[in-house]
Order: sequence, then structure tokens, then C-alpha cells
Amino acid sequence: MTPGSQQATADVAERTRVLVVDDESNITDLVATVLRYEGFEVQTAATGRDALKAVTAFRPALVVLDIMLPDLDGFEVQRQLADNGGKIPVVFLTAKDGTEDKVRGLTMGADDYVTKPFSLEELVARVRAVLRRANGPDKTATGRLQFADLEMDEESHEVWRANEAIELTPTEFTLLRYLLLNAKRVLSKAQILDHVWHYDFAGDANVVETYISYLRKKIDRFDPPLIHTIRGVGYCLRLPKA
Amino acid sequence: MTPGSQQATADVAERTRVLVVDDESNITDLVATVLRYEGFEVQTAATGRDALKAVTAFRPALVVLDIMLPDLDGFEVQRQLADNGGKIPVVFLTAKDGTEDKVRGLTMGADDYVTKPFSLEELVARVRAVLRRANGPDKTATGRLQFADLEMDEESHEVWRANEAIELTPTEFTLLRYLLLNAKRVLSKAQILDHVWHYDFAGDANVVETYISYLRKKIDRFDPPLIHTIRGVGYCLRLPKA
DNA sequence: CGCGGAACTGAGGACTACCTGAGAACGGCC
DNA sequence: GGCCGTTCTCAGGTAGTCCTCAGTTCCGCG
Repeated sequence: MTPGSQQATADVAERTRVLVVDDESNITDLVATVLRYEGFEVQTAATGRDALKAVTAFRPALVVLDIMLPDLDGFEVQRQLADNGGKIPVVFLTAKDGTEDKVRGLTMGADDYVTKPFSLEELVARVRAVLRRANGPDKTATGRLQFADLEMDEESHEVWRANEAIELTPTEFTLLRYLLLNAKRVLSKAQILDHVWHYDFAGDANVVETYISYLRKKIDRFDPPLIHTIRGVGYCLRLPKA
Repeated sequence: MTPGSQQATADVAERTRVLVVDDESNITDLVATVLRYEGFEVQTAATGRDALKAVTAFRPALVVLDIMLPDLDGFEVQRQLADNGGKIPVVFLTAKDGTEDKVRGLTMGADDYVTKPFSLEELVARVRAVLRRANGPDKTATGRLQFADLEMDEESHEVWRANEAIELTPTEFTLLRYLLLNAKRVLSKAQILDHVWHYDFAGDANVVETYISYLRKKIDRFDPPLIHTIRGVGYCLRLPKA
């Protein structure tokens, strides 16, 4: 999550607009904050009706839409959006229960969905992917990240160090992507926890240390080491100082 | 369904136009979305009369046409199309009832039909096949898919691994085609379900696991294995990492 | 040099995703 | 109607993954 990465190359005058719809204000706040930080222009709405009004006024390029809303549900909102002409891509938010199945009809098109509780990294990755698809398949951003001799293909979930393929678990993968997106920047354990782990994670920050350790064993057994500890501050992906 | 596969190599300036006609807007949305994603330029119509108007204005290379329409039925629309000069190939949509037989009689030419509820893979494959036939047999896309020593002939429904013929059931075949069209890309179980299974399928995602298992028994008893599980993400057709 | 806090890492338990065999349900076909 | 192939469900087993915990090491500072 980075101003300065990918998205932020867009000019400031005309940033991509995103509408976030959820009745829980802590969710909209959370999501709005991180998307703004990512360089999007964000508005929020708490009900289906407000969402529809906001769409005509705000003209977002994408809507992050909770299924469970007090008045109209997410599907209904989407249908009314589609009826009013231009189709706006949607990233649905859904609980991990029965509704998950209902949403399933949507992964084929431009749309996608994320199950609560999600991690911010995950949500932002989906938003980016959906926008990429909606703007036509052959745009600039390729979904490939690189730093030094470390490479990551987001689409195929493959990772290489020094041209050697490396197997990562999902959490390791998400953590490494976060580090790559913020290469050369120092990230605190709290930041990492907030972005990579599900937002309702209540455990100890020690998990981060554990997973950094896992990652080091897998990608930093090569020279030079890329993951550096900044004691009392956090971690940083960079080349060792000369 | 893949930008980057087959169709998407066409230049953006002159994409193939397809008209989708159905009175249920969720069907037109579904079909339009997936065809757009496949690189076609799509318009929709909800009635027979609108369809005829759209044909003169939009000049599609193909029409996806529901039999059941509020005003004129699909056959009537097709006949009027034929009368107005140039014959436009049609892919009919039909319910699984008596009309199915009637359509069969009419599809000896360039046309074809798909029974509701269909799978998206199925529909797209038919659309491609009909266009291929209509444009003359000697065009670029051959209807033959290949990855490593795995080969598939879409027309004849034959599959080989290491030059050995393999028998697949229809569902296995469609699943494998979807994997082949998206080789090297990770596909989630939700994506697979959305594309390969009928759009009204309401069951558990476990079917996908079952069918992956079937496929592995048939095509991955050879070395090297091509179908890989990416735990917590999905499945991917690729060569094993070096 | 020694102390205290921070970070590292191995082990292990709980959990979850996935695999697969068995069989029920369905439909086509003789 | 009865047979057969296909599709789908279900449940037990397995292995991968996540997270906790605690002992140890490392680092910075007095």
C-alpha cells in the first residue's frame, strides 16, 4: 500500500474515484483511509439508497459494496446501477456464511468479492485487479513485482529469488507482497499487522516476527539478504548498505 | 476466459461485435460481461424488435439469441435477419424443453444453440466455433489447445497426453479446457465454478475438488504432473518448478 | 562488561483446506 | 423398466498452515 507505487503515478488532478458502502462505520473508515492512502479519491455511504445517490453525484470508477445493508441489499444496489446505464465494477464484501455462495456468480466478469474479515492488502489487491480488468486487459500494470533478484507474479502466485522458484504459504505471500510494494521503506510491526492480517486479528505482534523468520528462511538463504531488521522500529526490504 | 488467449490478440481498434438478446437482464448482463472480457464488443437487446433495430445500427458479426422473447420469438427474428440480406450467424439460447428439438432442426448451417442453464465456458466455446465456421475454415484460430505434452481438439473433443488418447466426460473436458485456456494462471475454485458449471449451480465448491481429482487420475498419471494445487488460492496448470 | 529489552526461532497444538473413495441421484438409451 | 454412464454429495483421512509459547540469542546502552 503505497503512494508512489503503481497507482500513484497517475496525476493528482484526476485520481480514480472509489465509493465505499457499508453500514458499519468502522469498516468504511478503515477502507476509505487505506484507499485514500493508496491514491484514490474516496467517498462513503452507509445505506443502499445513499449509495445510489452517491453514484450519480460522485461518478466513481468502482464501488466497494457490502452485501448486508439496512435497506436494499448489495445485489439490488448493483442491479439498479446496471439499469442506470454504464456498468460500474463492484468489489463485494461478504460474511463467510451462506451469502458467500450467492456472490459466487461474479468472479467471471469485472467484479470480484472479498470475505469478511479481510486484510487490507487483500482488499486493495482486488480493487486494483478489478480496475485493471475493467479498463481493458492490456493496460500498463502487469501484476508483477520485483526488487533486486527477487520477483513475484501476483497472477500465478509464483515467487523467484535468483531465478529459483520458491514456495510460499498464503500468509507468507501476502506479507512478502506488502514488503515488495513498500520496498526501501521501514514498516513497523503494527503496520504490517494492520495490512497483512485480518482486521479482527487480536493476537500478539509476535506473529510478524515468526513470519519474517519463515520468509528469511525461504528467500534470504541467498546472498545478499534483503529483509533487514531495524531494531525498535520495524522491518525493511532493501539491499544491504555497501 | 482470458484476455491474452486467442481472441485478445485481435487489435483493439476493430474488435468483433456481438449482439446479445434476452428479456432477462441478468442473463444479458452475465453473457455481455463475459464476452466483453473475452475481447468482444457487445451490445444487448431485450426484445425481438429492439434486436432487429440493433442489428442494423450495430452490425454485429454474430447474435446470441434467446428463443423466448416477449414479442417476436427467436426464430422469427432470425428469419427477418435472413430476409434483410446478409446472413448473420446465430447462437440460440433455449430452455431444456420442447423447443430444444425445434432448434436442432435449424442449426445445420453456421448456427448453433446452447440450452439454459449453460456454463460460460460452453457458451464462449460455441460463439468462437460459430465465428470460426462463418469466417471460413482457414482462419487463424484452429480450435486446438496445447500445453506441454497435453493436447486438446475442441472440435472433435479429443484429448491426448504424451500422444496417448484419453477419454473425458463432458464436465471433465470443459474443466480441462478452462485450465488450458488459462494455463499458468491460478484459478480459484469460485472462478472455476462460475465458468465451468452451469450458472445456476448452487452446490458446494467441493465438486471442483472431485473433478480435479478425476482429471488428475486421467491425465496426471504421466510425468510430470501438470495440475498443481496452490493451497488456499486455487489450481493452476503448469510445469513443475525446476 | 553486564544488563534489559527486543528479536529470533524451534516445537507443538489447533485448525482448515484438500484429497479421495463410496454411493446416491439423475437422465439417456436400449 | 432396467442398465449404464455421469454428476454430485458426503465423510474420513491427511497434510499443510497458522499461531502460541518459551527458551535463546542478539543488540544497545549504561
